Amino acid sequence: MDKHQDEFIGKWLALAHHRLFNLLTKLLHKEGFDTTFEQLILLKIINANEGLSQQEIARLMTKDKTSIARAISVLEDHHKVVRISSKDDKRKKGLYLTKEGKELLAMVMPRFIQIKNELESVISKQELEQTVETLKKIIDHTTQMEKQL
Amino acid sequence: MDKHQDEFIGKWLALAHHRLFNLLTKLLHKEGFDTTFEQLILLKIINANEGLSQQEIARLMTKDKTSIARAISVLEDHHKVVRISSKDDKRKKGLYLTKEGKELLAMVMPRFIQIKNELESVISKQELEQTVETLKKIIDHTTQMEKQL
DNA sequence: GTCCGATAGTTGTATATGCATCTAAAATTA
DNA sequence: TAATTTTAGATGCATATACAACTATCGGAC
Repeated sequence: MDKHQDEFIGKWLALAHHRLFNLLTKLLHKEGFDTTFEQLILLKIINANEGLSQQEIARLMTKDKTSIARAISVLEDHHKVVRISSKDDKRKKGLYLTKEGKELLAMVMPRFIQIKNELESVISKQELEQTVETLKKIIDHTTQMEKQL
Repeated sequence: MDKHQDEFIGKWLALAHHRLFNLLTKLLHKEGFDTTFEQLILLKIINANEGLSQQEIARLMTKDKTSIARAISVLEDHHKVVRISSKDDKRKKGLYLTKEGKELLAMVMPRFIQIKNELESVISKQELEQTVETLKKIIDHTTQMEKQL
């Protein structure tokens, strides 16, 4: 059998994603930060775009709006984020970091940057960029194919 | 600000992984196959290693054994897989495909290969191999770092 | 101005993943 | 052999993700 037939990039993608995110969340917890890595991403996005709605975030992240809604509910339970109904459009709820959320983000980001640099130190910048390019191609192509469904 | 500071390969990894697996599962469902892509991976592994235990699969896939146990429960509910207690070691349960599981796998694999080839057609073989190499580096490095926790 | 389609958000259901903890059984050690 | 440690699996809890169906609201067509 052609070995290449059995090698699928998806397998490595999934593995790398899970190992990386799991490690990051473990490191954050171990160091006393009360957040998962996925939550950190959301906090970063909300911080950079105060008042963004859930739907807008879902579109930004190419995810289902229910995923975002439930993640926001968790962050709200943890007092990191608040939902504030928009006056212009009563359907929309703007998202804002609480004081606690802002403090967490401010504390955790420098440490995250360190970890990121350490992780990326085993890979050359050129290699990293090439890989990101390929990942973007996969994202574009799958997104295109999804639209055709 | 240094733009590079804000670019993290994890973001693209997660996105590519989710888009790819979501598309694959949608395609499989659309074409009448009663399986998700994650389940297909498990079926493939079980088929290639009859009698493997849950723990052994967990180690193969670098995942937690509870994840595998629950995925197997789903597959068992769907009558794709059976757990058979080992006589040698009463703790272990060997995993086997049912007739239905084997039939599904036999039907879906040729189609999966087609889809895979179509997806990979936008990426050169050399590029693909380089990306897999980088992903493996990330997997190795994160696995190493996990062990040091 | 009213009706109707589009949009934002929520809830129900299902899958996927991992940590902590528990039980049973095997393996090792004393 | 008896006691301890390790291993396999299951369960409780928590997070992450998505589809379908629902409510409330907005906006455009009429």
